[in-house]
Amino acid sequence: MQVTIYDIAKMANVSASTVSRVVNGKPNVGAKTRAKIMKLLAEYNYIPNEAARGLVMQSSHMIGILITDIRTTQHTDGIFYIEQELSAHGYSCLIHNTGRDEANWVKNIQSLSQRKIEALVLMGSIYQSDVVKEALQLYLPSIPVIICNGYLNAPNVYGLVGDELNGVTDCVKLLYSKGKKCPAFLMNQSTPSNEQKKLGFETGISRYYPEVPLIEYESGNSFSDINATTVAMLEQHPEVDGIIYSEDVLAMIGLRTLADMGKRVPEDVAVIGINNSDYARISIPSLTSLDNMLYDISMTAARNILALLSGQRVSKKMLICTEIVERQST
Amino acid sequence: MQVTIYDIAKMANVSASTVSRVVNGKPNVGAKTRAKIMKLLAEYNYIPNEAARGLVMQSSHMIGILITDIRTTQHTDGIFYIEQELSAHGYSCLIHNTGRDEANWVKNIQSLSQRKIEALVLMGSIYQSDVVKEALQLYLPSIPVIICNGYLNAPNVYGLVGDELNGVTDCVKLLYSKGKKCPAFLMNQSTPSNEQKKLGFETGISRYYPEVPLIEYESGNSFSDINATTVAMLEQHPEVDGIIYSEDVLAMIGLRTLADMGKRVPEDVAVIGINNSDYARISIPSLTSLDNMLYDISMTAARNILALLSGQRVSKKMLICTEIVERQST
DNA sequence: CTGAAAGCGCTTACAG
DNA sequence: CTGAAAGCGCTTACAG
Repeated sequence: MQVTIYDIAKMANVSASTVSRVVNGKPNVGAKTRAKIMKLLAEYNYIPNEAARGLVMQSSHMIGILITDIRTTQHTDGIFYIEQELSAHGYSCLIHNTGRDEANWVKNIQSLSQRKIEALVLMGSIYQSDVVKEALQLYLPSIPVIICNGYLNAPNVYGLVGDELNGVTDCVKLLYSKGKKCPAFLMNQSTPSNEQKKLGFETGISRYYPEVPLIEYESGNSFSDINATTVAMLEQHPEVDGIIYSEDVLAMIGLRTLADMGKRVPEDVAVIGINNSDYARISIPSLTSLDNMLYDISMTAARNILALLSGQRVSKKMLICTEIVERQST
Repeated sequence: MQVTIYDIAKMANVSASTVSRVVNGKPNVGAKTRAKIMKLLAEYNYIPNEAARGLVMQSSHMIGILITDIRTTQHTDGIFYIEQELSAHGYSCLIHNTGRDEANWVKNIQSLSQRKIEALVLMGSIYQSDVVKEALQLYLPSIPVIICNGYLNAPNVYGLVGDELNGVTDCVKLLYSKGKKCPAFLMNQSTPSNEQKKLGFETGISRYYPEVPLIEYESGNSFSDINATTVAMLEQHPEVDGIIYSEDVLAMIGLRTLADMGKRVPEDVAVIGINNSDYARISIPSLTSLDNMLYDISMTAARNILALLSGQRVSKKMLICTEIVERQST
């Protein structure tokens, strides 16, 4: 079916070795021989088989990316930069949606191991788990692994995390400086990243609102969940006048809910999101958001992979500063 | 470095053939032999090398996905469903961001051809181009290719398109039924899909507003572009009281712009988006949007690939009906 | 400058 | 039930 190096060799009356040399632009081929082979190569649209090449070269030129759900914007941005950078260096990306079920993560790590990926990127703090650590040890013990917004203590794992803890503490401080009396925190599912944010909130409260009790809620990911949780929070704590949501998307749904409840933002209730996504700027009112530097994290991840792949040293763990982008909602 | 079938064979005092049979769960292996090998396999965390396997089996179990920019939500949704469905059947997805430069598309098609992908998915009508057609003919003439929201007349290409033309005509009709006097159309870059929408708009105008001139604008993709174009449109045509944007994201930026201009939506200006994305529901006011059934298209694409891969017949071109979801902005 | 041979890790008839 | 051999498409010392 496909044209191989042998087919070309036969037509050119040379050996496969010679064709291989031409295909790979190696020296030690006579000028006319080379020309003849080049012509044939072009004529038959010869394309080398990467699997065969990878087998002998012991390199797949593929890297794996694991993400729970590719539809989550924040991580998509990261994947974009990583794919961009790596494909420019001849790598292809195998991107797997793993979902939130740990058993499935192991399967995905195995599957990527079968394909002999040369590096692995884990998008999101959620992968900061013992199950992953163990699976990596078993199936990918020797390739570089990078976690975006997380960390795992293993010899071949490199972590890049945004300083969300201090960032959220600063958000509380911002509410304080705006004269708010009672801030609350609402997050979706518990991930290491969200726990950091929560800790940051608690630190902020104890620092700026020592007399105010902790008001913390957790909700699912759906529109209706977030909406309902926001309503419940304000019914149980009508004194709340500032809400920090664990992600911009939640905050935007919160804005929607507040509007439906007739609350003015930021006068009655100030709102802060996290991620500083594109939508923060578009929303009405525009959304004050903690930029957790996912962009920087991804760029750095891409660079680090390339560095590791070429044998250079890279920090095992990097903490990247976050910063608040103020807009209309505070 | 890695454990091979030969290593296991040596330890078990059997041949590689036998190990292979055990690995693949094939019959004709003695019970104790099988048990012994199984034990070894588990003990050494043996994982077969897919490249080697693929080489002899002539199958990579990989499919390729081309997308201009993985950050565009509409297509991310599609990729999610496709990856989901295919990975459940043992396939991995090579996802490449191609950008909007045609020369780069050819490179990506070549690169996927090298990896012997077994099917290709093109996300977006933008790939409905002669350059792609030619590249496919040269480098991937025999594997199934599916275009989401587009079509190409070639033997191995299958198209799935939403009926955006009639959908947009219906949007014009909706504005008419709401008593609007002067609808306008604003799109970002010209793609086959956007041209269909434009045509639909023109059909709608000629049908419901025979006396109103065509007001059509084109803008870039950036926030500021869309904002500026909306402002320009309303300055040049203050009579506009309904705007159909070619995508929800544009419409949301439009809402933002209108709010800044002090226009009430929908009283002064009604707004309609296209895609019926999650954000249409969240935005304030919530956005009326034409659902172009990208979800259905992706689901169908995934199913069709699987069908084609198992040798079944699939329609060359399918048109899927679109429908308007009315919300507050009209 | 060129080719024969071995080998990458695997599978599958074919013998026994 | 088991193994030797050939082959998937390629690369790379090693001879010449």
